[in-house]
Amino acid sequence: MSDGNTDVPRHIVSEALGPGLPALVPAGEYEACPVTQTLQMLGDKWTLLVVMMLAERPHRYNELRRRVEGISQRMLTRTLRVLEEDGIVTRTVFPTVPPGVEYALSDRGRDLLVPLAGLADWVVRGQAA
Amino acid sequence: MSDGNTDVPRHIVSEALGPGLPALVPAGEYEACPVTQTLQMLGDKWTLLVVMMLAERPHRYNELRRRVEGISQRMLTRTLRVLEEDGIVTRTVFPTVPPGVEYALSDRGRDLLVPLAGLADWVVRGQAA
DNA sequence: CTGTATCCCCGAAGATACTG
DNA sequence: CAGTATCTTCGGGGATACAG
Repeated sequence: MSDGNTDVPRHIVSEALGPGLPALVPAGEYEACPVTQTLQMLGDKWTLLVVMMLAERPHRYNELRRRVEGISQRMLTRTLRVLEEDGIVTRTVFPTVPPGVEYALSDRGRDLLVPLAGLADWVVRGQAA
Repeated sequence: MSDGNTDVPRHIVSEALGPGLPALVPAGEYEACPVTQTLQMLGDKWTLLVVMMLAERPHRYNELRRRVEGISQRMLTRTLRVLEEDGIVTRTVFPTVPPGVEYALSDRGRDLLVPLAGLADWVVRGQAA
């Protein structure tokens, strides 16, 4: 980010694990950090639940809506859109009447399950202690 | 959570990876999910940055404050308190005049760096694509 | 130096009505 | 069925003053 001499985008985690954080971390560096952004998205009220449901099997829109008690249309749509933009879920429209839309985990979405399980392990180990 | 027949607390990730999510996920199950809570905390505006700074070396309170451009006292204190309550950082008071307080990563905090690096890897691989 | 207490603002999330 | 549009509400986060 502040270097500009690599083609791989830097972020707080890699800077800290690698060359070290700058003496003064500029405002905006952490907001632009893609890892923080990912954490934020996954920490959204509904995101993780939706991801894990799609990890089981693909779901239709209203199927998700019925299964997740209390979610509003607006929030389900928004959650799915963000996940789609991030390449974690795919959206497939079946041109039937009435139209059906199926949401499923992409390859990248399934890859996410691995580090997620690692984090979940850490959480569980902490609860035991 | 909904079982009650194990002593290890269930959460969305383990339910999905294991026996499967219920047909109707009750409102409150995801809010109580410790993995979501962890993701939420790590996704806070300043948390990850503070964690990675303490991963480099212990810091004094004002040292963190000066190094993180734009953070308010309120937010730095709040961030550190939450991390301390979660057992991720330790707080050591030196009874000097004026008093000095050192924040450092606990063993559990250092353990967190591993799954965090895994997630960061996933993020970076996604950016390359 | 290391905080706490208070007030304020703005954007995320919810409720509801409507549409292709 | 699968959304969008609009309004409202709520809490995270910032600014500032004060304290041990």
